[in-house]
Amino acid sequence: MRYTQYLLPTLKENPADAEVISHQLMMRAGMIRKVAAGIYSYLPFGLRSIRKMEQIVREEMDRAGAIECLMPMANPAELWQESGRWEKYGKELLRFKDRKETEFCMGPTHEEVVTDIIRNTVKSYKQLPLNLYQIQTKFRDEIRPRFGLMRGREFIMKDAYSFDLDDEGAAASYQKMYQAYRNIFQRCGLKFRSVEADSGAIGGSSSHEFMVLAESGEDAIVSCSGCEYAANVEKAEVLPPQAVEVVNGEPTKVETPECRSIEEVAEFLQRPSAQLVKTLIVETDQGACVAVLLRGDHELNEIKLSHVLGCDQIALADDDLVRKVTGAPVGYLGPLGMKLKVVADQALQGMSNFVVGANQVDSHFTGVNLGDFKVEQFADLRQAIVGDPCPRCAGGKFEIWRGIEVGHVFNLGTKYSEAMNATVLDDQGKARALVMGCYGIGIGRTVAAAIEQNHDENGMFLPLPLAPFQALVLIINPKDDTVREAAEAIYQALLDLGVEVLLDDRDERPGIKFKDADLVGIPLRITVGARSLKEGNVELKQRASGELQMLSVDAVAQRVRQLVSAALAAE
RNA sequence: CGGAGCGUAGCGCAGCCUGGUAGCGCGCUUGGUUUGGGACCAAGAUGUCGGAGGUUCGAAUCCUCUCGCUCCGACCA
Repeated sequence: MRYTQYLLPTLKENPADAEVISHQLMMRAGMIRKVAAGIYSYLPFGLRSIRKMEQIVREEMDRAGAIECLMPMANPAELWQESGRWEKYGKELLRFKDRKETEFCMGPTHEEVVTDIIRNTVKSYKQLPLNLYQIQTKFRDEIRPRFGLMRGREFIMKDAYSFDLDDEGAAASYQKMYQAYRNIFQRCGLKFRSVEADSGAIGGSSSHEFMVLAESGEDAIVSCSGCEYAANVEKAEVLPPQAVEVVNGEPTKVETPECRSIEEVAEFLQRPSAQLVKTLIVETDQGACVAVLLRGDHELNEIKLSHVLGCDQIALADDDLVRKVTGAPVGYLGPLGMKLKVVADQALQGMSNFVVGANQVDSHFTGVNLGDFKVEQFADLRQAIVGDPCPRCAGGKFEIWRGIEVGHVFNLGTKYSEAMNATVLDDQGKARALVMGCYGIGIGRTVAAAIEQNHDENGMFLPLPLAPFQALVLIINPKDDTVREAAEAIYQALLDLGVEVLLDDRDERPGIKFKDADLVGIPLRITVGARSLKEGNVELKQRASGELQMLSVDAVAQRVRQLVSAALAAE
C-alpha cells in the first residue's frame, strides 16, 4: 500500500474528548473516528487491526471445533420475551419498532437467537456437542460509554455458544474454550491473566475472565504469589481470621465529637482503624435494609454481600434513609440496639474489644465484643487486599493488578434451554434440556487493550500479529531518484515475499514522516535515505524495542520476512 | 439517573462577564526557498458561532427552551 493512495489521517494533537491512551492514540493514528457517543467508524488503518484480531479468533475457534455463523443485529422482541429478558435487561437493551409496530431490539448478546436456531434444528443427542460462534456488531446502550473502543455502545464481539447433553459434556466444551482463549491472547502477544470471575446476573456455575494487564484497567484482579490462583477482586475469596481469645470488656460510651469517618474516630481515640468496626446500611432490591459490619480498615464487596443476601442488586442507603431506619446519623452507626438485620464480615470473629458507633450523634462505644449484640450471619463480605493469604495454597499472598476484561467464558447451565424449551432426545428417548455455555471476546476492546499495554510517549506499537501493517518503508526524499528507486525495489521485494507493507511515498519533510511512523507504530521500519544509501545500506528499526540495524538494499526484505515469521510464530 | 462543564473554521482553542465588522495556532490551497526527527517566506480559501424562540436599533455575547457531547458520582458511615 502506498501512503499517497491511502487514507491515514494522523492528528498532531489529542482530541479533547479522549481520556485514555488507547483512545487518544487510535484517534491520532487515524484508526477510528467518533460518529456518536460510544459509536465509532473504523477507518481503513484501524480496520486492519480489527480484522487481524478477528482472524486470530476465528482460527482458534475453528481449531477448537466451534462453527462460525452470523446472527442478525435486529432481534424480535418475541424471542426476548420468551427468555424473560425483554423485561429484565433494562435500558441497556436498545428497543425499536418496525413499520408494522412490531417490537425489536438490537442484540446485546445472542443467547435467545442461537437457542432458537438449535431448538429448531437439533433433535438428537447424536448431533451434539455443538458450538456456534459469530463475530458481529453488538449494541448495548451503556449509561456511560467512554474510553473509545474500550467501552462503546456499539462494538464488535465474538460470541460463541456451546450445547451439550449433560454437565460433563458442557464442562469439556468449557475447557476447550478456556484453552482456545489462552491461545488467542497468547497469539496476540498480550500480557494477560485468566481469572475466576463472578458469573453475575447470567448465573451458572463457573466463569473465567481474561484480563489484559494494564494500569488503566477498569477491573482489579488478585493473583497468588505462590500458586495459580487468580480471581477478579469481586470474586476473590478471603480466608477467615485466626480465632482470638476474647478478653471480655464492657461496652463503654465515649464522646467522639465531629468524628464521622473511620479515620477521624481512629485518630481521636488513638486506635488503629483495624480495632474499629464500621456499620453500613444497605438497601436491597426488595426494599429491605440490612446493617453490615466490617472491620474499620476493610471495604465492602457488594457482589459478595448480594450473594449472601440472595438478591441481584444492593445499594448503600443514602443519608436520609439511614437516619430513617436507624434513627442515627451517618458516622455514628453501630450494632448495639440496631433494629435491622445484622450481617457481619467474618473478620469480626477475630476481633475483641472493638469500637462501634453508638447510634447517637458524637458517640461511640469502646470495649465491644461479639456477645454484646446479635449477628444474623457471618460471611466473607470484604474486598480482598494486597497481602491477604491465598485460599488455595499455604504461604501464598495476594498480589493485585489492574486489568481490562477482554474475554469471558461462562457455564450457562440450562437457563435458556429451559426457558425456551430447547431439548433433544437422549439415548433413552427422553427429552433433555441442553446444557449451554457462552463465550465472549471483545474484538475492538482487545485491540485497545493491546495499545494500552504497548505504547510510549511517541505513539503505539501494537504487537506484530495485531499491527495494521507489518513493515513500513519510509522514503526520506522521494524526489531523489536513486533513493526513490531503491525504496520502490524494497517495497516490491517485500510485497513479493508476502509482507504487509506500507510505503511512505509522501513528499513531506522527514520529521513529519518519522513522527507519523512512531505514532502509528508499524513494527518494522525501513528508512531509505541518501545518506546511508551511499554505502548501499538502509536502516531497519524495530518500533517496540528501538533496535536498529543497517542492512544492504538487497538483504533487507529477506530480513524483514524472517522477523515477521518469527513474530507470528512466537505463539 | 444525580452533580458539573462544554458546543465558535477540519483539529485545538480565544472572544461571552461589560451586546456594536468573528479571531488565534495547527491543518488546507497556490507560489517560492528548504529536506535524516512535526521548516521558512508570501498570497489565499474555509464559519447556519449546536438548534428554536425571546429581549434589543443591534445578539457568538443577555434570557427561556431544546438537542448533542464530555467529566465526576459505585464505598463514604
